Amino acid sequence: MSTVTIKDVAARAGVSPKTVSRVINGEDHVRPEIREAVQRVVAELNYRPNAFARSLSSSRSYLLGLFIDDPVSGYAADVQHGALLRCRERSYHLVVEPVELNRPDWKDHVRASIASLRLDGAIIAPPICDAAELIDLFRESDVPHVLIAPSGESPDSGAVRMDDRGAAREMTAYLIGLGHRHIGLVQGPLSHSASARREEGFRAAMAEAGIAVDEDAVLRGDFSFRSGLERGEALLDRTDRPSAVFACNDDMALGVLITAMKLGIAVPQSLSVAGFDDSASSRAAWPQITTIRQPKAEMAAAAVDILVDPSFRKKSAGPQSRLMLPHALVVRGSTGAA
Amino acid sequence: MSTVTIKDVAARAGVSPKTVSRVINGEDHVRPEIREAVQRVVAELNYRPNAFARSLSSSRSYLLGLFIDDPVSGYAADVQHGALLRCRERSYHLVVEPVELNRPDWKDHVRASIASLRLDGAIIAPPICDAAELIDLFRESDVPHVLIAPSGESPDSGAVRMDDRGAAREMTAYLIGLGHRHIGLVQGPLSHSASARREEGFRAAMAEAGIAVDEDAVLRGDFSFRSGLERGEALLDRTDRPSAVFACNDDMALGVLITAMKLGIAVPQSLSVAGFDDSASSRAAWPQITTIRQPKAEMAAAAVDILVDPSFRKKSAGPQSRLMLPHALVVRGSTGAA
DNA sequence: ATGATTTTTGACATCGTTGTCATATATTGC
DNA sequence: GCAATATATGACAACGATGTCAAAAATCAT
Repeated sequence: MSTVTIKDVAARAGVSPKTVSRVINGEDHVRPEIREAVQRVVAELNYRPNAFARSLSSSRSYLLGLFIDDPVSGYAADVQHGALLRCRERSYHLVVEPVELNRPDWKDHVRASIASLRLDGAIIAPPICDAAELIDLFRESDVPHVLIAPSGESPDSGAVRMDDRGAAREMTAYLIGLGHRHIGLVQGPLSHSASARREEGFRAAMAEAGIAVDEDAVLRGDFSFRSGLERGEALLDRTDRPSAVFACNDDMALGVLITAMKLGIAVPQSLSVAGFDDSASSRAAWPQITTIRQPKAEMAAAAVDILVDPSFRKKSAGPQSRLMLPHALVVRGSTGAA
Repeated sequence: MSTVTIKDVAARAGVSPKTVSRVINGEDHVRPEIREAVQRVVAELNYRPNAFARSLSSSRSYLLGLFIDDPVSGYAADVQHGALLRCRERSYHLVVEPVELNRPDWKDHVRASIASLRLDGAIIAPPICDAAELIDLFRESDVPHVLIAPSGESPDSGAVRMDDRGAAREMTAYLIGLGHRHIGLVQGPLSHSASARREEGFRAAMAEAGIAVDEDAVLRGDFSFRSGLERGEALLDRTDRPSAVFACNDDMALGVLITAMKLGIAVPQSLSVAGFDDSASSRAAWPQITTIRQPKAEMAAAAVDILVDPSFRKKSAGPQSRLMLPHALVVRGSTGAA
């Protein structure tokens, strides 16, 4: 099964390679009958354009890079999957590039990808979407890039986000609505800008309800299951424990939930636990965890759309490259009346 | 920051592009002083070869494909990460291609990747590594490929595996050693060939110990947490329940564990639960789950090594392209004396 | 029917690298 | 010191597509 080139197709269809190229790329100025004939030959010969030749010749690589901190996390998997499927629909390919900011050579790796792969665009996932030094690398080399859930605005960058603050506010309001007054918070790590936004939402809802936050019941975790276990123990293993705990992601919420079980605290009867993300961990427990559905795959898909859109590639960052996607409160068994 | 080409380097170093190419690719026949001079210029100009031009010219793409069924699973993430890191070390890139065998157009997608990306090699993850039709696609187009944990041998394919049967046997023997006689098994799905091997190991260990298997306590799951919950309930919510349950992966083991908690069965005092994989779920519970550490990332890394190795690319599938990597029994809190 | 205009088509150069092969230079043996 | 050999180097043509631009064909207006 040797390789079929555009010349083979052209010869067989009795036209020039350039005409075949036009048909392949859906360009104008081809007579319908010729277009059809070429398409028939393409199908017959099962011709696929060589991506490298195409990229070398045009200036497009049909390659998008997904830059991500920890590709093993469930979050990353969802983002990647969303991007992957949309890329396929758009006939793009996705190259996943892990970025470890604590390694001294991370910049080299990123530069190498940019330069040698000639990426058509980059998707930058949290938390590294807030690393200015990283963003600058893309800006310097004029690579269109979209940030997923970044903290701020960046003039040359697209952004796709959800309303972390609003979602956390909703969740907190929901807990308050259930009658809870003493609510603990397990914060996310400072390295993730979403942590701060979620905390803000929490405090806003508490303030709106006129409830003072018990600062002793606000503890910082690092988004890991283990930290949920530990903070959960600190929060629950005492006499004046809160009646509800809001953890800023599901892994930590799961930790809190497991801790409650260890301590013999009935959920949701004696304690409500809420998480954030709607990740697999929120379903990997009993009762299942009430959480916020975060549109991870959708954000990634939207990022692909923005990057592929020719208008974004020219004039940097119009308003259509700043998206806010909707979230949803998912009520499950881990929360109940106070 | 415009693009630096090999000509720029050549001009500045006072040599021909071809010589620069030799230096870049570490070929012989370059005088040490010239080599050094070129390297200096490369560093100065921060030159990176254009991957497309290189691929077009040589016949190598420096691209490996990872073909995977469900890229969202934790298993996939580990495999991908292992492959990714090793690819980077070897200056290769990894393209992840989801393959959904239940979609009618899956073959087209795979063919398109092979043909248009000119992959230097493919890594095929379970369970699709057992899909003969898929393997044939690679064989037909002469793309070197390595299967991860396949069921059988395939003449032209490399393979990296672990001893699923042996590991399951060890785990079962361990449970028997703890004094358990009545052991339940939650099988994996028939679609994964590993399921059968693990079941075999279980039965072998039972037979060796002269214990009859209670066939009513052998239930098939589908590797999902939910199926673990359901099978757990079927297994535990009855008077003659087993004193230990071996689930063929961690997600299901977690389901069994959670079910035990719901039913008020103390683990490990009244019930031992064992899993398989050493995935995140095995640690996302209390007690943590005793399991088999499966060298997922290592298998993927080994697959990359095999594919990149020039000898494999020529003569197909020597013995060094058939690897068996070691596993380990990880004893944690979910198992105890009967 | 004729020239003016528009649409289609193809020749050819080009993208940035590497393979091939001929040539230039260094090394060896005698 | 001079062949004979080995080693270094570069000229040039690929690789397989697309961009540019000029030529050819079709359409239109009169």
